[in-house]
Amino acid sequence: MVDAEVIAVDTETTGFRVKDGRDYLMGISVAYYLGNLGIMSAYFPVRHESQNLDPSIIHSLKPILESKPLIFHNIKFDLQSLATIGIYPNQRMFCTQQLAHMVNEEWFSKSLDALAKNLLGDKKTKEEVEKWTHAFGWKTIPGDLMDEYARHDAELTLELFAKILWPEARGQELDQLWDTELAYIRLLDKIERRGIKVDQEFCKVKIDIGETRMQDVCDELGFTPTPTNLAKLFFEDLKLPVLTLTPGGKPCLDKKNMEEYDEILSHIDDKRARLVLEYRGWQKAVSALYRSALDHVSPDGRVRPNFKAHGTKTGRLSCTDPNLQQIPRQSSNVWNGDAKRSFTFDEGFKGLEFDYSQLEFRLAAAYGGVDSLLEIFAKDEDPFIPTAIEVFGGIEFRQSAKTLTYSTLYGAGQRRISFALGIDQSAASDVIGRFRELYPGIYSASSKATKLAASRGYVRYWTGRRRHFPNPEFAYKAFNSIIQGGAAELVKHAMLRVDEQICNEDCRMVLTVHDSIVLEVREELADSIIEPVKKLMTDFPQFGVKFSVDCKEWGK
DNA sequence: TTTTTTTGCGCC
DNA sequence: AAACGGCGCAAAAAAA
Repeated sequence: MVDAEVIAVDTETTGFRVKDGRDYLMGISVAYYLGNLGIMSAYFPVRHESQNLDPSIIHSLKPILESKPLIFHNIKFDLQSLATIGIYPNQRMFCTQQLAHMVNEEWFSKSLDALAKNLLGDKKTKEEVEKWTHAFGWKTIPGDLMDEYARHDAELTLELFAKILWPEARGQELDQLWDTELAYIRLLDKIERRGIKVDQEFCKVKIDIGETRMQDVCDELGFTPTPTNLAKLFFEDLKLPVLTLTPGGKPCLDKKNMEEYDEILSHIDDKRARLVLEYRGWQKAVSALYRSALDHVSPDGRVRPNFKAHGTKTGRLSCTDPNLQQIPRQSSNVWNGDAKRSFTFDEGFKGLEFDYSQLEFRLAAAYGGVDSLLEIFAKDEDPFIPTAIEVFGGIEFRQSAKTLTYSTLYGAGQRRISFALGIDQSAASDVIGRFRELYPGIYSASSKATKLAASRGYVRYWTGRRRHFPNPEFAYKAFNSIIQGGAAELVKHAMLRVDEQICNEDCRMVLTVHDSIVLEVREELADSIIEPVKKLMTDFPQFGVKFSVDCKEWGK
């Protein structure tokens, strides 16, 4: 290993809860090329229930694993598990999972098995190890029986990197993005390990209130409002009209239609549709939020979600276990309007949420070179007013203007816009035409992106990252990708700056949600960091548009 | 009984 | 000419 240029490393653990130590590393496999000896590999079982190597092997491995260039598949997880035995690599490293995503975000699966099968033609099955894990249980399998399986995974990681992914990344000029990408994943690792504190009492109270209310609603309705039961009441007993159909061809009973049914039923003083909406609101909040928060909380009272940097086509983050990117925003809803209070901060700290204003719209204005919009953004005026006046005929149509703007940036056509604005298709077509006349630059930037995506098969973001369109039929999504993905890249750079220049033990990054960053800051420090953070987040002069960031206290 | 698909809904 | 973009989770329904 000492003579190897680069070493592929894979770790085996007792389970997936390594961030809080409830699971831990059982063994390390390595693979590397050694001159004309070809590929070498080994497995070091250290914390199996039996058949371990002498524990001193960890001390021999530590200096090597903390200095040699390493390759992982899903580096964040392996670094977290290596930490459970006191190994903390901090040198140049690579991750085949992230590289696979950069090289082609369209690949269906980024699992090691799938990539090895598709890119290396690997045919090895897991039958052997599955036999042993079935016989012993994963956590109690003797170390020597894991040897072959573990070594194979390290070998695959090495070959994927050396034969396919790194050469391909260089070919696409993505290799120069890698250092930033690694720094970003390491920042996500830090955020995850820190976690965010859960107000468990608050969640429990909400669950109690919600369950009581849901039971009361069921009693009042005389049934549980499942889609089947609801369809029976609406269409068999009450003979209500079917508004729209689900993709499966059944009457659609989603929130929008339920609001409509509530309106119809209100004329005969029937509150049952409203009750169903309240039931669903509570059900969603209790199960996906309050109970989920308690289910995922570590013994120290914090949740440590999984941020995936390879989770989306555009390069945004995704988040699981729990998904902290879908915490309901502040509202007057009794069931979820104060949901942000589920997450709280250490004694003496407070949460500050830094949100970009109209980040994607500003990028669209920049790419489109729309001077009138650039001027409005420079002065931090309301960017939807011109559309409200010029397209809809008055300032009172601001909400419609906003809907039209974002729908268009998202690639909506006249059918979708007529639906969103509640107007017929010819009116929608009219409105779209006037919007194009108002901002021709945005329209031309968009069609340029579409053409490029269709002819060349990909577009590039401002960082050089690529978004591929193997099927020209979907090239219309290209402009949205440039905007959405470009925003994600911008936020990534902002996060790295804030982490490097602001964050420390008294100011910790705990969460990010697409266009916002949440810091847990010592109270007496809070006022002093607000302006520096805003400055770092908005300082991207190369776009020629002014960016704007608001700061508010979490959940307020 | 177990697994997969559908439906519905939270976020930006 | 026309196409809303990107996610994850849970309960219910359908399929195996």
